[in-house]
Amino acid sequence: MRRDIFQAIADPTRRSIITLIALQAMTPNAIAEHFDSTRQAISKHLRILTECELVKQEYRGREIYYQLEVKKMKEIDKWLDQFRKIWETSFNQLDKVLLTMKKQKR
Amino acid sequence: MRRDIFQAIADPTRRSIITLIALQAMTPNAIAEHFDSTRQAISKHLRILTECELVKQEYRGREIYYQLEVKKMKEIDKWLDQFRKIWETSFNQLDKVLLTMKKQKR
DNA sequence: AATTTGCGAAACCGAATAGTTGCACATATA
DNA sequence: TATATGTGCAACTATTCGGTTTCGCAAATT
Repeated sequence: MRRDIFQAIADPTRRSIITLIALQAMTPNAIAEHFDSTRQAISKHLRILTECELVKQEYRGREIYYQLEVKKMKEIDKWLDQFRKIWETSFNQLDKVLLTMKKQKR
Repeated sequence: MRRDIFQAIADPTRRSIITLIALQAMTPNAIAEHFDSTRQAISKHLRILTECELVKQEYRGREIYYQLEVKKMKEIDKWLDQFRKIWETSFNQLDKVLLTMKKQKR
C-alpha cells in the first residue's frame, strides 16, 4: 500500500515511536510499554510506518524487531530545502538592509 | 486554537499552498485558481495554516493576503536534527546495531 | 443607492483515522 | 504434548477531516 510520509509523521504517537526506535530496534511489546494505549494500537502505528518505508522489520523467531529507516527521513529534509533557501536569503536581505542603512549614515 | 504543525503539513493540498505562497503573498481567490477545489475549501486550509502560525495574514481593503511564515518551518527542521545526526555519521550506527544482532544470532 | 466582488462561517456529508476488543496462529517453554 | 507468549488481523466505534453548498457581511464599483 502506498503511504504518504508526511501523513505518517502527523500523529504525535508515531513521532514518539520514530524517536524511540531511531537508535535501537525494538519489539512491539517493548515499544507499547512506553505508551498508554494497547499493543494492538501500537501495532497499527507500526504498520503505517512500515507501509511508507519509514520503518524496517526484522523477524527473529516469534519476535519482530522494528527500527527506523533513517534514510527515509531525508525525504522530509529534501522537501524543506526549498524553504531553507528562503530563510537563508531573507536573513541575507536583512543584512542588505542593514548595510544600506549604514552606508546612508555616512 | 492550538494546532500541530506536523498535522498541518500532512495534507498534500496544504503543502502545495505553502510552496505557492512561500515567495509571494496571495489572496484566497488567487490561490484557489491553482486548485480544483472551491475557494471555501482553500479558505479552510488557510485557516488551519494560520492557526498553527505557518502563514501570516495581511488585510488590505476587502482583500486578505496570505504568506508563508518561513521561520515557522524551522520547527520541522529542528525536529529533524535528531535524525540528521544519525544519517550523517560515516558508519551508520543503525547498521552497526544490525550487525551486532546478526552476530549474536549465530 | 444599487450591484458586484472578496471573504469567512455554518451546516452538512462521506471518508479516513485512531482507538478498542476479540480473535487466530506460530513459536517458545513447561 | 499442553500451555504460555508474541504477534498481526478483523470488526466495531467515536471522532476528525476534507470537501461542498448556502449564507451574511463589508468593501469596491457602477
